[in-house]
Amino acid sequence: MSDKKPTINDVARQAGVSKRTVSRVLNGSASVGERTRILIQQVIEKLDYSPDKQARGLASSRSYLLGLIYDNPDALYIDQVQRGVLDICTRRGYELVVHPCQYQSKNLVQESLSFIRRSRIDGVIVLPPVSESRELAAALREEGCQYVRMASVDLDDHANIVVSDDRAAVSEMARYFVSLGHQHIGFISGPLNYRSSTERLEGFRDSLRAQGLDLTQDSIAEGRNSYDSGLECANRLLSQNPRPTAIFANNDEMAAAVLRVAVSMNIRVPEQLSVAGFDDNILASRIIPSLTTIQRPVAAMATLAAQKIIQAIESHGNQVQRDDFLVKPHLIIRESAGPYSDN
Amino acid sequence: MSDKKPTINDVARQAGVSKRTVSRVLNGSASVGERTRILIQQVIEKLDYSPDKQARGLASSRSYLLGLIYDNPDALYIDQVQRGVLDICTRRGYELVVHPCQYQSKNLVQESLSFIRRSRIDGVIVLPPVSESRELAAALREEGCQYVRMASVDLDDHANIVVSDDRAAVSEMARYFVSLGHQHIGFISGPLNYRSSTERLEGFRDSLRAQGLDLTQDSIAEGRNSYDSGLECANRLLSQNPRPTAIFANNDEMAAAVLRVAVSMNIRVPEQLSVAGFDDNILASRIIPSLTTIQRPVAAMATLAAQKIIQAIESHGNQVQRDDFLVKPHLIIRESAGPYSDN
DNA sequence: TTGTATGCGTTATCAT
DNA sequence: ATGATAACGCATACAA
Repeated sequence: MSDKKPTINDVARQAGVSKRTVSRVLNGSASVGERTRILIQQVIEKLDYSPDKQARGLASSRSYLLGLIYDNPDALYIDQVQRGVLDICTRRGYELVVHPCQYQSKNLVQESLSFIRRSRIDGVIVLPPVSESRELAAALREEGCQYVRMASVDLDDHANIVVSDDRAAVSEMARYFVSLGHQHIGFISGPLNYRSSTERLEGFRDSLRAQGLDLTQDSIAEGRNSYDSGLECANRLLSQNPRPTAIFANNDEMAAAVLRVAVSMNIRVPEQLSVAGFDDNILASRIIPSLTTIQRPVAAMATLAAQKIIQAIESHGNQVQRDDFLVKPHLIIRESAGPYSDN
Repeated sequence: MSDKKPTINDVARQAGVSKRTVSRVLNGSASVGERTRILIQQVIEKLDYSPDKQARGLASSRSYLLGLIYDNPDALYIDQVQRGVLDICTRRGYELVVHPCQYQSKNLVQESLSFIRRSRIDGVIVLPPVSESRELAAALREEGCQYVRMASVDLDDHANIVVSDDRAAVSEMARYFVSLGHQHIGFISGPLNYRSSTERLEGFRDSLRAQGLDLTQDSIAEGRNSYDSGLECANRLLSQNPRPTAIFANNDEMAAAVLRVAVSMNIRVPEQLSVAGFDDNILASRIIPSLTTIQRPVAAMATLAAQKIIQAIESHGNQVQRDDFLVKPHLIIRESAGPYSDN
């Protein structure tokens, strides 16, 4: 059963041509006779031949490996990205190598370069918040490694980034809150040294202002995107008098923390307090009350990123598609937000 | 800046030896003079040389790539496994290539082999429920590809498997339920064609029986491990009269569904109904009431699997460690279960 | 203990 | 349009 894996030589021999010609059809060279091309393809099919990536890479100094660099602990997000990327790259002949890292580490750049070099990774997709690192992007460029960043802000050449329009999304949320009648709104932000955090904070604030409402400094609590930090922030916000009638959190984890604190303080949601999050992770639809939130088209972003990076790798410096880089998240309305109605 | 990456030849030249000798120290051969070894290592360090995986693999027909095959949609689980595996394999010079698949697909085996062949994957770690596939394991063995299965049942040579003792864990849960005073207990199982499901069902039932209680056929509902199926099962179980005072679900997703149904039926948890799940996924600690559940030491299982597979790859057929293959999950007590106390 | 020569499966440089 | 042949960077029989 263990027929050795067929090589390009086997194909060449059975087709009665030289391996160079087989190589030509493999790489889609134009200068191959129509009938020989067909013949060779038949032999390839018959032998179930596929070129060896190692040898191919050794000769062409490529690996057919894509890397995924990330730190963000939201597992659902990562899983969706992986599947989205694989959906594209498998059919284009690439594999995906994962590389969790630590955004805050001082060795981030060095560590990432080491990862890329030791396997000759052809290109990497970088997830937030690591994607916000200016240094890493610069190092990648210098290394000659193709990359695509996924982010919430437009901070690179459009060939190298896929961004979700978080500003528009939180703006929609702000309008929704106001439409429900809320005037005193609390905001739990992410770490303010993350661009994604400031972008959402500003977007939300600007939208409120446009509707004649103010997001005062008192109504803003800076979290760390973790559940625990969400508890702290919620406690602070809900201890105020008067307290906000609605709270928007930078992610679902922290929104879930708000729900928890509300329960402990005997505040009914959504009657006495509206809550909303960001991400639409698994928590959002399962928790009780279910969470009104914002959903990014993660899989779409991932496939787009994969397409971009493969295109960049294979176009080898020629012009690439730059228009298609922006996706729009949308509001998911569930149970945790509603009009204030304290009967 | 772009000094070309140094090769084994560069090292050999600067050290004034042949590449064969350099190769020897790279692979830890014993027969190398002490001073030459040291000299060579110094040169390697100085040049920041590391052997090229592609070339190395081409010559030795290995890839230094590990594969991760899975279908299970619990993202948290997958993420934990990835990090656990990487923790080991990166430092041993391997990379991890991910491969989501469809357990139910008729092409599972063929598809997996294709994955392995096209990148010459050295070994794969297979996650449940795919790990239960007898056919896949057989195909892997025949292909000569090393593998380690992660499972809930001991269904392979101990060199090829890491199992969590789910039976012991659910047994502990059953005892806990009984200790709380429950007599009428419901059970929402996973698909009964999964060994993990039957194992947990039997373990739970046996433990109840040992305590003089019966798990009647009426008290068992077969779910599909999904939230929606959990809703259906919970509805059925809770519509019975008298209804169970406690329900154990095969995973947290379905347990969360029970909580949802309880709310809709105005049943208070845990006062009127105790609920428990399995997995301790992110949901479990965030949902209100938080979920009593069972936690598997996933990261530990993953590192163990990684160690086993690398050992198998590098021992090339020699004896390998077989003792260490079993891990013990443990009970996590939270809010969703307690004594019945309908005041 | 060390070195020489060959092969791994491709791509790429030349011819023809 | 097609074909010899040399890289690519390393491991490994086989010598010495």
